[in-house]
Amino acid sequence: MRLDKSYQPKLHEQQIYSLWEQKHAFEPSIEGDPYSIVMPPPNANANLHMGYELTAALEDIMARYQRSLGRSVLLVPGADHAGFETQSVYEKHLAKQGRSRFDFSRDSLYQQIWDFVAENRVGFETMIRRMGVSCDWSKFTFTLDDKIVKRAYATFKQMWDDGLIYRGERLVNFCTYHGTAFADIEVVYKEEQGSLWYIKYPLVDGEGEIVVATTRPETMLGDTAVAVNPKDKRYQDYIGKSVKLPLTNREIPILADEFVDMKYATGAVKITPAHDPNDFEVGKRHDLPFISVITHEGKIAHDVPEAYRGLNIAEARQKIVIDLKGQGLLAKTRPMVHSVGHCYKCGTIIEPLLKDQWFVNMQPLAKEAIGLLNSGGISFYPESKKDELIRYLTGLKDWNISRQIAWGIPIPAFQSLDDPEEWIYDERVDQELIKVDGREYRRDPDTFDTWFSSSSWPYATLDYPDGDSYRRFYPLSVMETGSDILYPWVSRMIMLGLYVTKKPPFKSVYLHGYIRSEEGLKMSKSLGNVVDPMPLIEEYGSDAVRIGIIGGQAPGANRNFDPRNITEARNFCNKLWNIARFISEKVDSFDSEGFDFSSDFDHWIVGRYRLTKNKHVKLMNDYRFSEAYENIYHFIWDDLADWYIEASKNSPNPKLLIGLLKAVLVMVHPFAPFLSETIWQSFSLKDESLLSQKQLIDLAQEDKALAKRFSAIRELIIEVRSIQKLVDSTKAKLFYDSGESQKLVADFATLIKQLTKLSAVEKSSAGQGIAISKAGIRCRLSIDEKQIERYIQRLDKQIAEEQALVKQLEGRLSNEGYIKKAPDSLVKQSRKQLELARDNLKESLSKKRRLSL
RNA sequence: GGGGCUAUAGCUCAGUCGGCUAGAGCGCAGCAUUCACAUUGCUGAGGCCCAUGGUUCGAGUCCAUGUAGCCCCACCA
Repeated sequence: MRLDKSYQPKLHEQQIYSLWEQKHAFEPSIEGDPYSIVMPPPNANANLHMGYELTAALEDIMARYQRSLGRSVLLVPGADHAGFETQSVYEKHLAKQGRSRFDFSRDSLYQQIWDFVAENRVGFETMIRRMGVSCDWSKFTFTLDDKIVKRAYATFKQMWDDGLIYRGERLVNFCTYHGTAFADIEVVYKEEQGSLWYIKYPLVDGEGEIVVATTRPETMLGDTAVAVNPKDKRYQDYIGKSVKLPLTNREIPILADEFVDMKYATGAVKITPAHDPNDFEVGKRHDLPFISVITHEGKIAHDVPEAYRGLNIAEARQKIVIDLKGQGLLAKTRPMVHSVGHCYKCGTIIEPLLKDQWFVNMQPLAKEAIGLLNSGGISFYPESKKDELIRYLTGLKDWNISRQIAWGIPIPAFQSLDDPEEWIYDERVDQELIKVDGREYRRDPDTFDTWFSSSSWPYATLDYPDGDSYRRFYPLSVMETGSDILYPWVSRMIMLGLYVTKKPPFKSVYLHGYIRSEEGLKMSKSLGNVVDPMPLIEEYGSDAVRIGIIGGQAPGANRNFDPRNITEARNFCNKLWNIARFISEKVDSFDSEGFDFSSDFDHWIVGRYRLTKNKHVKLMNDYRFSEAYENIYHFIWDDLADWYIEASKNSPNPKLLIGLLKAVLVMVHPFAPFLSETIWQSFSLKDESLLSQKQLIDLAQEDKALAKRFSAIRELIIEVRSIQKLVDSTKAKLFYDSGESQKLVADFATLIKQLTKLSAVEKSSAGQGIAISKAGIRCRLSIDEKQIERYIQRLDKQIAEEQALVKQLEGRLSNEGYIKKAPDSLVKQSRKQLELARDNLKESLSKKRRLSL
């Protein structure tokens, strides 16, 4: 068991992961209380980014910690088909070959993308392994797996039967390049320079005209009304009259509607119900005709004057403006900046177009969810996200679940060829036409919004309703995911979970913020500031990247990526490695059974360990991972390495060294799984892995009085070092006299000499040197008289601080309110503090007096 | 326009139920060096906890207002 001089993650990580897999160590144990997490599925077709590293790290930390408490842990991995994302990647791939998706049938396109994704999925699974995620690969689920599709169908059917599903013609955000609708959330708005055109609409009877303003003159071909505010005095006479729509000669009414802003432009608005969300609402209120003048291909439609048919939008706009000008109907043109919706993928301007879509009536579902949240049925980390979610659910609108893309789950609905109003539910989606009772039906060409199927993720992955996993592990212990998908995903999992399983899908929700770039910007491909975790894992090791990314990360808060955290974590890993290396040179067996205390520092370190372990459990149970890591870090580095190991060098206690190492490895394992297991394996003679350790290690109870002796020596050493530095003295000697505390110094003379580099630690009653006292120890330090002035300066500073403290405590204790209202224990504590502060001050003052003589 | 988050050391961030003489890592200054580790050790400097009010015996922490930055939603004829 020889260890290299420094920890080389590359030499061990992959081997260690294979070992775990060979031992089936990631499968839930038979015994133990169940603990379950289903991982949010990342895009199977893209490289995993830093955000997923964070997810993976947090969930794996939770899983490994719970295993170390003896629970039966299920961590389910998965991958997302990422509908539209993946389809557009594939389209780019096709474009390189000079082809497009329109060259293929929907079914053939689906098959091609399936194969394309299957190839890339291998690399994706490798990445999760490199991250060290201890997930049960036998439960791996893809969002297009049969059980997920079946579940989506069952849910759709249930909703259909319950009357929660309806079909409606609505305006959708349509990308004419991709040929699909988007959710509101997916549209990116950009400020753009445009124009506001003022157009005269002549009245039908009598003289005059009404002037409307628009940024989109081409949509006027679809106008079916002009609206003014009912309170607008300027237009009272116009309400109820009609105008002749220029260029088309259609007659359309002037109507009154509250939505019109009198102050904006002319206060008269052209209404195009088929191409504007507000106008759509007005159209419905006033029962106006809906005339679509823009097609799904982004061209002008056929039922408009011949001159404009088939033009694209820009051409039509130009021609219409010219024609209006020619007829003297263009009152004026003003430049203006307005925000325009774009496809987040290709940048094409999003057109609001009418489309028949499937909707889910969200009111009943949201109500249930709100009730659950209000009753505290799910705990949130951070807690504030719960109220945020309740607010969101309260204002929730109906959900459009239709998407016009091939790469998704086909909607199992068929339309009658005879009666377009008649729709039936049927799962034979592999056929375009089906026959039922002698009537023919055509398949809905649309697919589900991916959030629809992924909302069933917590139970569909566990084989609801009959699977063993479902019975044992549902509801999930925790749902850990990014706070950015609180609305689209977490909310829907809760609503559908309640609807389908009648239970909340998880007991708690842990939301992490996102990792921003070093400059504090959002990481995105277009900015080119995305950090790929793989090269970092390659260079620093998987554990270091994991620790570096969770370090200082509180739940819900966004944080800038800071590579220094990873370097720090790498150094820590190396530190632990070298502790193990030191221990490996002092021991010849991994057996720590029945160790004996043989020194005061043995007692001290065991006491420190107990404190650390108790704090560890508390912090981990509260999901305070970053603090839990710091707790272990300081125990290992400050207590174990800097003091215990140093003190051990003279007289090592092999069994305790091993006992401590084992205990530390179990505790640190969730944070540094590869490193801890590598060390464990290099020591262990038995055929077992660290990962399957069932509990945190307890060490025998120390003697507190003996531990305190070492504590005192430790403080003395720190004080001596500090004075030595201050006075620049390397050749000083430490003198002690007879007495109880002096015996302590005598016992540790060798260690003190080693750790302070004093030239001697000896007994003397001559009284030479300056007096120092620390933690009840009194002794004297010989320092160069010429440098004593510097020591006095430090004393002065110390005295000033001590005086300030005494004054503060005196003030506090002379405050009647404090004595009366603060808890007794606190007041007692303050009294003690004051007593101590006074003693210290007295000591310092007398010290100074003697030195000044 | 509506909502949210953040503001603490030069930098990146912790700070639970209000008890703080405010912490960590990095960075900085100085010193050390065969013997587990330079991915090291030791010592140190460095803070009006954004501002102003309030609640309280007591506020970095709770409340109000403001300022600055980030984000989300809605609207933009």
